[in-house]
Amino acid sequence: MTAGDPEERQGRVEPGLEPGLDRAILRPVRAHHAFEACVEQLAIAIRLGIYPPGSMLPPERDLAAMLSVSRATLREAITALRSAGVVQTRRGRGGGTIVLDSVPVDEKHSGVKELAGRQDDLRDALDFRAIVEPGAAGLAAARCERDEVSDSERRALETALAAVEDAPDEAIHRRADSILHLTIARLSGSARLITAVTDAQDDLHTLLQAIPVLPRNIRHSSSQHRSIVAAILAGNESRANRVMYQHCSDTAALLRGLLG
Amino acid sequence: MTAGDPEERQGRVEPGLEPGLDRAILRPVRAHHAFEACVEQLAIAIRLGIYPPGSMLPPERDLAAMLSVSRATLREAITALRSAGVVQTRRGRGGGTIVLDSVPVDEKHSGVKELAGRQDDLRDALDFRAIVEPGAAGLAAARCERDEVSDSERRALETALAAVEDAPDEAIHRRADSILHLTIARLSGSARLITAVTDAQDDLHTLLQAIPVLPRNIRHSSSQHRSIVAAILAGNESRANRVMYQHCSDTAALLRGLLG
DNA sequence: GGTCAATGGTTGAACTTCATACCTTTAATC
DNA sequence: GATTAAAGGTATGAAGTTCAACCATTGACC
Repeated sequence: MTAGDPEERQGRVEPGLEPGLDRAILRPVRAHHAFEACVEQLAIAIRLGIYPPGSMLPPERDLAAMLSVSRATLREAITALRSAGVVQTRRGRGGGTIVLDSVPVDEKHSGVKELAGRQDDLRDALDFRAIVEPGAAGLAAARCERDEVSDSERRALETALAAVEDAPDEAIHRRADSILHLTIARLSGSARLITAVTDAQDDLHTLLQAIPVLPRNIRHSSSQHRSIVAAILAGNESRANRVMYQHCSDTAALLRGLLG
Repeated sequence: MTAGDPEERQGRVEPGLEPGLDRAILRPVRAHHAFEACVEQLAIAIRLGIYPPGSMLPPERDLAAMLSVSRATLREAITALRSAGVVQTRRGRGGGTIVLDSVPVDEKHSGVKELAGRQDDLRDALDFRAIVEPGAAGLAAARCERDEVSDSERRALETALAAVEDAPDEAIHRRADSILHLTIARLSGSARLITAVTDAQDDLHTLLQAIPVLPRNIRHSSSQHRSIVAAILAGNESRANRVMYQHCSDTAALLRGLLG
């Protein structure tokens, strides 16, 4: 059956025309246990500032539903976060799980050492980001152009931009930056892009933790943010795309040095 | 903590500056049972031509490892495929699971009706594809330019292109087309892009099943394929990107009509 | 023709996850 | 201050998943 295979053996036939494609395409159906995956997602949401220090996670029953796990499993995850010192829990009405202020940075986990085993993966992450984020910005602009963006969405974008500019310290700045990018992804209206940008931002976070961010870089970045938001709100798709690409490229250039 | 919230209540605080962002970002940790997810992945691999009719799946032990599930779970999946008439299994040395020729098209599942509940999702899929596939083509070209592409990879690309042109019927053409796109994704060297393109191709498959493909469209598509492959092999990143974008846009325009 | 090795088939115990129901605590609320 | 509702805490059995052996079949190989 395989095209032009001369030996008519009846047995195994190489998959298709592309031997090995299956190894590239089939992916683990379950990387972790459910509760580990929950820990990971919550940790990401906290790192990216979706649940900033001082805020409360949704009630366990709601969170479990959002993550499509049972409450028992979610509670295992929260227990893990609690014993890692990331959150605290209070019972009773008005209680809940609160995100602690000083997310323990785990000194061991900061710095370049952490990046060791992931160099190729993180290079990939930077490439991927430079594809999906400009795509998201472009789509968002296109939706603005077609007037599919509500006023509240527009305001959310401006608020997110302002939050980045007003950030008083590096940690808050980093979170506000992520939120801005995620808000843009949300404006794109694409669930797939939101997922892709979330993943990209988390990888970016990993990399940025390894270096101190210079004021000069922040200024450069802020000016690009303003251009991007302006292009989106003006409905200028190609410009939004182009400036976001530049923004991602600049960051990537800065970071690629870390990866040898 | 919430920006400008006047009431200093100690209780729940809205997540961050972006209420509702969490609902957009947290995703189900497990959509299906493990064995269902296996069925799905295998079905996709078969649909996309990674395991074409007449070919054999890898031994159960290998497949289980690739999908990171136990053999017991994988066997449940294969049993499901078998009773759906998609594959057949022979025991003993040289035995294994073979993909049957006539993948039963499930008449109920073809046609426009199937698309009913997924219109927004499939529109999203087309948008997403028009972002990631050009990105993959561009990266592949860049890798060629930097001479990071082996001869065997170059040949694989040419073979995949030839297979599309030589396809004797619609079903084979469709599979060869998917393989070509996946081969390009593989040449990009990015695991994330391979995943993204695989997903996009499967969604595309869903849509294309609903309409008959006209010879005119095939010719148009083939000429674009040639341009794309040429641009990649020549290491012309921006051209590869641009032509692939055009290719995706043209297909999308054709299909968007189906989605109201 | 006999042996062997590669393949699918089977079993059962340990662990994880789920679904459900119910308990306890505590702040709102009246 | 009593009531109530909203949260976290606990318990239990069913279902799903894993793991590790072992069995059965059959073509490949000598």
